[in-house]
Amino acid sequence: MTSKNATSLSARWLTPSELEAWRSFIVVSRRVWEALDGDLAGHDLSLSDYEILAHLSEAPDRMMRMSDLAAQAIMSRSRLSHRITVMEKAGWVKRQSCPTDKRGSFAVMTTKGWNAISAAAPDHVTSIRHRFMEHLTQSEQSSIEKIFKKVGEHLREQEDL
Amino acid sequence: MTSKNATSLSARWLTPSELEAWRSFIVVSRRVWEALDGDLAGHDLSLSDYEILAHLSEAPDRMMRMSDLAAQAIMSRSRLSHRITVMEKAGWVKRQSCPTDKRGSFAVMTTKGWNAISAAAPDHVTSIRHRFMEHLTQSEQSSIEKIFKKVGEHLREQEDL
DNA sequence: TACAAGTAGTTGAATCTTCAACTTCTCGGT
DNA sequence: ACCGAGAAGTTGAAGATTCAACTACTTGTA
Repeated sequence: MTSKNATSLSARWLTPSELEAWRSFIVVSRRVWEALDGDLAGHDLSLSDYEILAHLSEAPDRMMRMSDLAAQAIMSRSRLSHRITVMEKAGWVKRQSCPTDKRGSFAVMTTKGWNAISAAAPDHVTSIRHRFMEHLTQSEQSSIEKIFKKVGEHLREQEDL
Repeated sequence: MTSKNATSLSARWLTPSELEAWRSFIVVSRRVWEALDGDLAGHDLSLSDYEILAHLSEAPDRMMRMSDLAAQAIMSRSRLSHRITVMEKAGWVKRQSCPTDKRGSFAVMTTKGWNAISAAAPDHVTSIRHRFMEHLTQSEQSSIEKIFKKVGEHLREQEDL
């Protein structure tokens, strides 16, 4: 898609420089995701499963309410529920019902789950460095941190277009 | 996962600042993707289908070899092949065999496909602005462009860990 | 306290993606 | 000219994700 005229009544097209910024961002997002996911495959984990376990591992008692976990791991409640079912079969987590809210349930990391993520973590860190961090100067790193934290906050608060 | 000691024999853990940069990057990547995908749903398109069509629309004669298209749209040949089968049923693209390489085939955008992406494009641009661009100052935008172009090049050339 | 509206979580079906196998063809070397 | 390695593309099955519907429960309000 290319626009003949730079502006239109409804939406202003992206300038060449905006388009470059945008494209490079999504290209990198996708490639980084893909690379990290591939790097984790040796540990029988997808990147999003890793993130579920990582959030659980950092939570008090290594347990979290399903909804909170879904929010932190950025996935739908449905998707998390399906993943937890699979991980439960693998023995990495258990479900536990919530005593104070009978609708609720916890995902609880097992020792086996802890072992699984512990085994994967060093390689994963290497992977993050090699695929991403390593290519950033110190100052680029802090730019990224600053910019993305800001954008992230905006995104968290918007739901509709 | 949190490390007790800052360094280990195998892999150096991420510093708090590196971790922040990394996490904010993937959080934003996922939220942006999700938001754009959702914004496109009204046009019966996923973001990755949009990208397939966008690349085709920019190609000479609006046609591309399957492998080139897969590389540009950052997906596996298999996945592209399946998507093209679906889009072909929707009437947006056709397959055409390559005269010079009998193994090869082209994906060719139809008028209907052009109309579909033309209809979606203005909303999509609004979406990109609203979800991402709008939150960046001019100088942040050029930082992103510079940094991600560089990282992208590194990623393109590495295959293994 | 009773009720309507909303929240937490799960489920099954439809759709999408991955993975490995497979066919067909090209290309470089001999 | 032939052979073997590798490239282009597709396929079907297995696994993952989405979507909408559903149950069960909580909360605010009258």
